[in-house]
Amino acid sequence: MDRKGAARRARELRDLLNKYDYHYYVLDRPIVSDQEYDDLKRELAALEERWPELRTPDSPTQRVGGTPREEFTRYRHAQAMVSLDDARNPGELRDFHGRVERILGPLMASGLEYLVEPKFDGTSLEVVYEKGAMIVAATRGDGMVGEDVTPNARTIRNLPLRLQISDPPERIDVRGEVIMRVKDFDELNRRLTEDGEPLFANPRNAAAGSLRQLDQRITASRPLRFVAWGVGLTQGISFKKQSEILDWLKKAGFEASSPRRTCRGIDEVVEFYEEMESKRDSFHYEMDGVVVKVNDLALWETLGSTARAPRFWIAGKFKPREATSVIRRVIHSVGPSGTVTPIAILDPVNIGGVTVQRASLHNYELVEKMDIRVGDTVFVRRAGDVIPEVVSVIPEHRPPDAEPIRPPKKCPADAAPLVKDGAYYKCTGLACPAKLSGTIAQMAGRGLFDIEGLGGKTAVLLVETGLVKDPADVFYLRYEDILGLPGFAELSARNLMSAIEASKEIEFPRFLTALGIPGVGGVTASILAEHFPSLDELSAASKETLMSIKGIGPETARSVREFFGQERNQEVIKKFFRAGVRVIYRKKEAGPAPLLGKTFVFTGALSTMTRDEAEALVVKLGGKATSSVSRKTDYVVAGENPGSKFAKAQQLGVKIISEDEFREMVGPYLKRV
DNA sequence: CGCCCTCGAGTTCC
DNA sequence: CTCGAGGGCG
Repeated sequence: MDRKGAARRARELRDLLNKYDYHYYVLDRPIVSDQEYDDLKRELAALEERWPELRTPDSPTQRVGGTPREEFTRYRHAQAMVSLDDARNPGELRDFHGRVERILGPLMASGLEYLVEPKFDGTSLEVVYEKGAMIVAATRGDGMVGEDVTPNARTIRNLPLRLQISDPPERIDVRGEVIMRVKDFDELNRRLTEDGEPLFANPRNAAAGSLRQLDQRITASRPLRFVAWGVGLTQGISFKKQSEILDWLKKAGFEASSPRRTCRGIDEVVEFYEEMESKRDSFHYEMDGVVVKVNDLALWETLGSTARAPRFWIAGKFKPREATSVIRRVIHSVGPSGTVTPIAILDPVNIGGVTVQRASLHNYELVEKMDIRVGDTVFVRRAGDVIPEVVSVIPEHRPPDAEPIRPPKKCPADAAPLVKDGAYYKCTGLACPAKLSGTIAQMAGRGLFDIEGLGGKTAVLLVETGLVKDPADVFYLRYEDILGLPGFAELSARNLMSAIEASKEIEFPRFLTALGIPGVGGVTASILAEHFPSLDELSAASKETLMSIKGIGPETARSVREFFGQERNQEVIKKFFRAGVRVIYRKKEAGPAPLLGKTFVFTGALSTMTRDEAEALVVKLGGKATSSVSRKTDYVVAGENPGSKFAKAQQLGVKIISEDEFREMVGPYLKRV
C-alpha cells in the first residue's frame, strides 16, 4: 500500500472506530463485535506505526475509553485509570514477558513473579473511601476524567459503603469491575424482551448500561456486582505487592478478583491462562481473559507506561465467542420433543476458531418480540460447546427489505398441525419422523409403558436401523430383528422382548399420557380418563365437551382435538391395538378412603418406598399428591435431604411430617397396595 | 385478576 | 428435582 492509500484507509478506519466507540462507550450498544473492532484497531495501529505522520492526536488508538456523557457530573481521577494492552495468545504473552525482561534485565526477570487474575467482562469503576466511608464512585471515562455515578454505585449490593476494618486508611481509591452474572444477564435480557426493550449484546454492556442510568432506581433493579482488582491513590496505607492489595481488599469487605494465582516465570502464567480458558464456562461471571500483573509494585515504576498502557500489566484475552453476521434465511427444525425451533442460516463467520453458519433463534415468540428479520445483522454467541445462538439485533444495519420471520403453519417434518404450547410450537403428529426417537423414549419411560431396556439410546438405534417407523412398530419388533444390534446379544434381546410383551397391558391414563399430546401430562390424562369411558369416546369429543370438564381449558381442549382429529394419528393408534396393546379401563373400586380430601407433597428421598409408590398410595387412599407446596397442601412428607419445598412449607405453616409418621398414617392400609 | 398447580425443560448428580 | 411459565379456576 502506498502512502496515499494508507492515508485514505487510516481516515476511513478512524471514522469507523469513532463511530463504533460512540455506540460502545456512550450508548452501551455496540454495533460490531469486539473481535471486529479489535481487528480494525490493530490495522489502524499498524498503519500509524509504518507512517507515524498519520497518527493524529485524536486517533482512536491514542485513546482510552470514551468521553463522559454530558448528563453526569465529571470526576477527575486522582490517578489516571489506564487501559490494558492485549495479548491474544500464549505467544503474545511471551512477547510481553520479553519486553519486561529487556527492561529489567534477564537476571531479574527470569524468576519474576506475576499475579494473574481473571479479566471479567464488565466495566471499570473507581470508588473513593475516606476514613473508611465511601465518598464517590466514578466510571473510567477517558482515563483522566470519568462520570460521577455515586448514587448508582450505592445500589450495588456487594459494594461496601463502609470498609469492614477497624483501622481504615485516610484515603483509598478502590478499583474494580462492575459485572453481572451470566445467569442474571440472561434473566435481564429476558425481562427486556418482555417489555419490548432493546437487548444488551453481552454482560459488559449490560453492566455499563445499567450503571450509567440517569434514574438510579433502574440501576437498583439491575443485578450488578463489584469485583475489586486494584487501587489508585492511597493515603495512610501502602502496599508492596499486587497480591497483598487483593488480600487487603478481601479483608476490607470486597469481593476481590478470584480465582487468582501467583506465578513464577512466564510458563506458569501461560499454564494458568490456558487452564482458565478451558474452565471459563464454570464461573458465574463471563470471563474474557486474564490480567497478568508484575507482582512487585516497586518494579512498576521501573517499567513505566507507554502513552496508552502500563508495561507491567497485560490482558491475556481468550478466544472471542461472539461475532456479528447476517441472517440469510431461516429453517425450522423439529426437536426430539416435537418443539419447532427457528434456526438462522448465517453468512459463515469465524468465532474463536470455529466457523459458524447456523444459530438458534430459540423460539418464535422471542423472534417476534426482538423483531429479528431475515437480512438483519445480529450478534451471535458460541458459549462452550453449546449450539450457537443469536443474542441480539443491530437495528442500525437493517436493510429496507428485511423479511419478518413467521412460524410455519404445519410441521416441516410431517405436515401435522402445530399447537402453541407456551412460547413454543409443537408438532401434534404421533408418527412424526423428526421426533420419533424422542416419542418412543418418552412413551417407553417410567410410569407410562415402562419398557425396561428401552431408553433414549435404544430408541435412536431402533429408528436409525429402520426397524421402527412409527411408535406402534415397537410392538411389532421380533427377537430376530434386535438380536445382533449393538448391545443386544441373546439375553438382552430376550429381556427387551419380554419387557415389551409385559407392557402391552396399560391403564387408560398412562396410555393417554404416552401419546404425548401437548399439554396433557399425567394429571390431565387422569382427569380425561375419568370423564370418558374409553378412548373412542374421548377421540370423538368436541372441544366444547372437553372444555366443560373441570381442569380442561381452551388450550388443552384444542390440543386434544387437534391430536385426535388427525387421520394419521388414528391409524397409528389402531396399529397399537392390532399389535396386542390392551388399554385397561378400570372402574373405581370403592376401597377405604382415609385420606379423602387431603393433599400431600413429597420432598427428599424416602427410605422404605419410592416416591412414585408413595404418591400412588396416597391417591389409592383417596388423597391427592401434587408437586408444589401451597396453602392448600395438608401435609408435606419430608425424606432425606428435603429440597426447597421444605422451606416453603415452613414459611406457609403447612404441617410437615416424617416418613415414619406418614407410614403410621397409612399403616393399616399398606398391605393392600 | 390473582392464585394454584401442572407441564415441560433444564440442571445436576450418580 | 427444581424452576419458570402459563393454563385454568374462582
